Amino acid sequence: MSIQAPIEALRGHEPDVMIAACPSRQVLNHVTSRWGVLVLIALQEQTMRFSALRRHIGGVSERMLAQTLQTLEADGFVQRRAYEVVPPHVEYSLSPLGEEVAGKVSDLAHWIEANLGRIPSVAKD
Amino acid sequence: MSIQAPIEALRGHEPDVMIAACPSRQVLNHVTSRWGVLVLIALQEQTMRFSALRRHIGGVSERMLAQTLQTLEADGFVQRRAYEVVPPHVEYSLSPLGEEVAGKVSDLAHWIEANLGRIPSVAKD
DNA sequence: AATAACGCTAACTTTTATGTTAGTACTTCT
DNA sequence: AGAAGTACTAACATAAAAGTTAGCGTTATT
Repeated sequence: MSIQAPIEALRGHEPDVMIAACPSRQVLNHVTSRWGVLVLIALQEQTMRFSALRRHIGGVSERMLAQTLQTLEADGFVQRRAYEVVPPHVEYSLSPLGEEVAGKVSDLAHWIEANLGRIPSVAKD
Repeated sequence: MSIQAPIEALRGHEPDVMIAACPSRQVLNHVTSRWGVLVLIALQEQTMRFSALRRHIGGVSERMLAQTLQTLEADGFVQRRAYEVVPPHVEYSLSPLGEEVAGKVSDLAHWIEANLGRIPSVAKD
């Protein structure tokens, strides 16, 4: 008997983002999603509560922040720690795995910030 | 007379992706867009023609590939070179600027490929 | 006594992203 | 002669992402 394989196209393949059905594609999408990137960067700077994150990341809605956090938590990048008090107190932080990706993501973001002036579509005269 | 400023919130600020109106946000979105990431990685490997790119990147439609290439070209990351022959021959490559971002982006993608097994949402037992 | 803060979720709407189909004009392959 | 390849674009349709509003129960603040 063979080991169960997810989809035929993946049989015997190493993970490759160029292959549409490869799970790495989905993880990549979570990480590079509009708010995913920013959440990872924010948490890299410091552990934060839900509302602190919301204030830190300009323009996120509560809904999107909650959703993004859940996705990243499911991927094992973000850790959620809730204290059973009232009013609620919940802290979000990066897992060791999360710190690794966050490093890559923030490298990219900081490169863009630092090189904005070299980008034609942005450069004003 | 003062120098023209884009938006009030940006006056006197260094580029910061956490600020919703900062142009770095938009560039970040282009680069981390679903197909933007993959185009940059593909072109990092080699210069390619439109249809070669399309075959290389699993799942892109012609429309999305064309649109993504135009956006990245406007940002100065991708260079388009067309030969006036028939049938048409168009080559896409990375600009020096593009190679820099592509480096960051492929670091991220390759990290994900290499660490897929550590990611709970993917890991099978 | 009314308000804001906390961390959400559900239901609904809008916007954006992405896909589909068809068409272009010419050439090479079958 | 008919089909396929080339690099696209326009128009249209759909799906996915994101936003909006309202509400939960309790507490501290005003």
